[in-house]
Amino acid sequence: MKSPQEVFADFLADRNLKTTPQRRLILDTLLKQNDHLSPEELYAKVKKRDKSIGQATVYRTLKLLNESGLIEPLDFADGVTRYEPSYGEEHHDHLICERCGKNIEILDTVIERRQEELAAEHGFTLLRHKMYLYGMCGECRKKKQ
Amino acid sequence: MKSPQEVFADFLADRNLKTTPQRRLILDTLLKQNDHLSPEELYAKVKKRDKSIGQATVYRTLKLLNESGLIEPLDFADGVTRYEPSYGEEHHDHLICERCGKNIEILDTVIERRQEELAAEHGFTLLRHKMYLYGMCGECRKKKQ
DNA sequence: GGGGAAGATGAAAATGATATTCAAACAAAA
DNA sequence: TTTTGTTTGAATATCATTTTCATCTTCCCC
Repeated sequence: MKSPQEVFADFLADRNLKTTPQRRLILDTLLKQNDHLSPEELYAKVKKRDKSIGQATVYRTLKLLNESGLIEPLDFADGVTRYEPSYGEEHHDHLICERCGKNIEILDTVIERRQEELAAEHGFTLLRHKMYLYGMCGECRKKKQ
Repeated sequence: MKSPQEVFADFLADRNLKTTPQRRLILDTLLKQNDHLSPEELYAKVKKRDKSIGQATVYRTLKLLNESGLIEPLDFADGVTRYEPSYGEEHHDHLICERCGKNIEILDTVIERRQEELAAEHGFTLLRHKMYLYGMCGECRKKKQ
């Protein structure tokens, strides 16, 4: 299996785009993290390694990384789009505590299968899906009282 | 069961907020629709009935209607938040054609049950969820070739 | 290994959705 | 009715993201 760096380089070459130090740095920074970073947070991290980098480059590169399939946008309903590395990772959904923000990755084959079936029943070809479960985790429930 | 208008009036009274003609007009306009309106679209419709209404009032009222449980925000990944009336409606999810925008409401008890189970397995109390299936509808698939 | 065209970059300005400010108008409780 | 706190519309601000533009860089060909 190709490394994410290779995948990205190939993707760029395919489109006659260029591999630059900035693009490499942004990808590397993303891969080092297993958090779900917002563009703002990523920009801060990247800036520590290269003082001269610009926000626009971060946004531009995130767009490319998304198109190349290396990362995926997440929507935790907090106003910013976050991203997570997705290359070589199994697909999963998210279970989010609305109180403390805790975030658990979940995967359920029963649900995945039913999604396919549902789409097919309506004549759709399923391309992707988003599922977010919002609730309150055990700890927060205890703290609440 | 109380009418949406009553629910809204009670909600406002509870919070020491006021029932105004603008708020009534916005709610009525929303209820007449069974489309998924963006604030912009709603503003246009409302403006036809009351030339003097402002955008800000539409945004402010949508926020209140959401808090009162009468409407629900939807995320079709097209950059705008859309809303649908949800009072007295059974919960459902959405199956969206990424090509033509067609939007089918779906409900599946197998999935709903598994969601509850999954949350419980992680010690969570499930409060709500979002599930969007994105794909291509039969018609668009044919057109494509 | 340099020359040049196509792309990429950073800074600043533009955009687009949504939120806030403010002075004037209004709803509702007394 | 008077009063008080709320709401309104218009304009302005905000916030995330995108675009513009002049300058720099990559990479392909000789």
